Amino acid sequence: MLTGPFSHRTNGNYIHLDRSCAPMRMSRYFLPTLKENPTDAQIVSHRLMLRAGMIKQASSGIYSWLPMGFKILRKLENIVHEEQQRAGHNPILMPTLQSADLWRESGRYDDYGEEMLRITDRHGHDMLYGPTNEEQVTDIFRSHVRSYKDLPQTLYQIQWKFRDERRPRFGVMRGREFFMKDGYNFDIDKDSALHAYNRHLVSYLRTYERMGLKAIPMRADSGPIGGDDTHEFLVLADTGESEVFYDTKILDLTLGDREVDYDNWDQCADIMKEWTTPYARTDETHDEALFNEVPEERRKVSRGIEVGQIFYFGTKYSEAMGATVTNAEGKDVPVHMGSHGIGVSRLIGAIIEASHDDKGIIWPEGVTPFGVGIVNLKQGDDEADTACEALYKSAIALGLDPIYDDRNERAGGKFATMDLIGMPWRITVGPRGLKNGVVELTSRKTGESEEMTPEMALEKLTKIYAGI
RNA sequence: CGGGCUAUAGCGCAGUCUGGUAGCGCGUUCGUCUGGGGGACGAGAGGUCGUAGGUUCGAAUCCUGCUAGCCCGACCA
Repeated sequence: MLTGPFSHRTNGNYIHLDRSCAPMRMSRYFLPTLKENPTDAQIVSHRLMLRAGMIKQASSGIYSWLPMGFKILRKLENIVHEEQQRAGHNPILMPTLQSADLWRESGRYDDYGEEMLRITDRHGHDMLYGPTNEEQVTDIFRSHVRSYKDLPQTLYQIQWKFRDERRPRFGVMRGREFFMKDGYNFDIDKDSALHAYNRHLVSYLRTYERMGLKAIPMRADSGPIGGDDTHEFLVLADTGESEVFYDTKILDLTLGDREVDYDNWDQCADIMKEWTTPYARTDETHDEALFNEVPEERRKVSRGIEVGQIFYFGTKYSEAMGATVTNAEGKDVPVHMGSHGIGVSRLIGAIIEASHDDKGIIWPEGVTPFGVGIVNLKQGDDEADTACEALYKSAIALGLDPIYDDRNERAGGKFATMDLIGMPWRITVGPRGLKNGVVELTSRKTGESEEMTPEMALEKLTKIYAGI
């Protein structure tokens, strides 16, 4: 029952990955916050992740995830799982270490270059730490699927990847080891594969929206494949690595609560059209003449963080690796494929870049590690302690996933910590209010406080989270 | 991979130019006072100065090699 405020979203296929999601007393929580900015961290999300005790750098571009960082990572992972499964995609888990032989089949073992971390095992076999998984998933597919009747099919995983970047930077935004959802569709022909492409676009829009992010699909560089068959999802932020050009009209679009039938080709195509009609491109594909057709007051140039990408690449891997099915005419044909990625660990950085102030992080309610922070202003005072304990227990029972600051700290320190770690809501309990039977409910975003009874505060929070 | 920079206490820094046995702030421990936005006072713990070698009576400081990390650029979820 206590799976957190978002359990109502779960469907039959929901995978429980939320063992790290548990309410917590601050006195027992491993939350090593820092008052000062570490020098190595240059951008705000990296600084705040270190200051909020979410991560610890292990080596360049490689991080350990401490309890709160880990909890958010799991939360994002859950959202991605839920939305993928809602779209009818199958979760799998492939190993991080792959055999070089598969990559020799596709020809990418030699093409990939220095970014691929190559390892030799004790038998002298060439292995690699996977930077992506087209070969591995194609091998799984070809081993088991023979008939067009088993199509369409989409397999995805959320797994660690490694790319030996020349220059890791910006904390988890551009690490060498990163946590990523990668999905692969297998279809009988191009039309069906393009529906898979549209279906992914819709599921991604929904995923980002749940995370409180405005991620804009932008036509991206399709490389050697050509055509319109790849889009990147960009979150606008000054610290973004890509320059982006867009029609501000696209910012008004939301998917909202509309019912989506992921098997409905027309509906997915319509949504795809809705989001890709307003001009939105990265510098890779930017077309100045086309951009100038947008009314001047709606033309905007800024920077963005890439948090996902979808591709259609046809039969590139299926032909190279012999992934064929028998079609209705009894003929063996290579399957049409696409791949789709969401940078889960990078998303945490992107969310912070998009949502913070000078006091710290401001978590959107959809991803916050805890639903509410309870601050006891006078630890050790019988009345305050009793009220806080009761509030904490009620909040747990309501699935609000609270964090209770029961440390023997001064009020200022407790407030500063709650602000730094980004609790979207705070309930402040002190002797002054308790005399009148009230506590204070404060919004992190607006800073506005309201006095009310503890019951009313919990009721209000329950309503807020029910709408997420 | 080209260019720049850094390495001294858990974190942020000073000391290096001009060699003489290591200091400040935050944090941390103990005590007292305090108690609605990182409080005050007092007492303490904590560093063989990234690493290996060299010069010297003596090296955090001068010289050489190595390692690690950060920033700008080119490349990428």
